[in-house]
Amino acid sequence: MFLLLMTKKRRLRIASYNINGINSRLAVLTRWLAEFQPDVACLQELKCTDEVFPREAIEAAGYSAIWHGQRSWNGVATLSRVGEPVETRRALPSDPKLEQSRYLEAAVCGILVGNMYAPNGNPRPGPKFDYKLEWMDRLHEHAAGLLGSGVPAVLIGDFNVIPSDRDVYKPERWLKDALFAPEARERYEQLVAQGWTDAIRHLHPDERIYTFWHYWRNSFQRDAGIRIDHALLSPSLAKKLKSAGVDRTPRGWEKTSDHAPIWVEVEA
DNA sequence: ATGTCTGGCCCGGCCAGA
Repeated sequence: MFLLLMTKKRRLRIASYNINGINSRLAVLTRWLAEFQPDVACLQELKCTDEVFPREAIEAAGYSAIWHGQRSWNGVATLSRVGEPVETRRALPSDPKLEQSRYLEAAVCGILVGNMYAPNGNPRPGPKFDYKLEWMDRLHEHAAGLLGSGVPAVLIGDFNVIPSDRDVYKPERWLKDALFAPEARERYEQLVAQGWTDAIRHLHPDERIYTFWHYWRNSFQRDAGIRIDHALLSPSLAKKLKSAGVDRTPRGWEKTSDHAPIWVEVEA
């Protein structure tokens, strides 16, 4: 019995949640942390400056955190209840718009966690779409370096890319959208092809899986969604993948985000 | 085509971004 306990491997639950305004969703966030109990939680779209990040509420929930905010838009934070995240970088190398808070990388429990919020890119064509593609090119370069280093790593967050027809309720409605643009989908495909494992799709190859539903026209009730939040695992971490999915529960709450959290469980 | 939210501006509805 003693031996059994000693050799029992524990699981680490790493989640990602585009919270769409951390201060206006604080009740949703703390409820989700309490109910879902992620060990690591990567948040995107904080929409707050560093000064007004709700550190006390996060700590009261049992998490230590690092964050990179920005006025009005973007913003990423990495929360952990399994040791303080050790920050390794707070932007992609050579991001063409460094003032945008879109990437926060940290070591937690021996895993390198890249928390990302890729540009939306609409309207297409235009400068915002150009920036989306440039940003994805920078991500591609950086991700290749991570794989080359051999470190167990996960790239997790809002990629703002619908990878395939299976990931959208009506593909024909999204043909002109930056999230479903061939140029963006190609880049996502090429990124995965470096050797990353799209954890949720890998474990659920045939399911319709969505992570985002518009607020309007009862999209969530009709399940008219898209899959744009992803978790990519490096080969060494993919070997330890046990389960992965989308937690749709908080999407049904009052005053909630338009995204649902995603999660992976790996053997620690 | 529509639709719904948030934050900013600077105090009451608009605008941009998503």
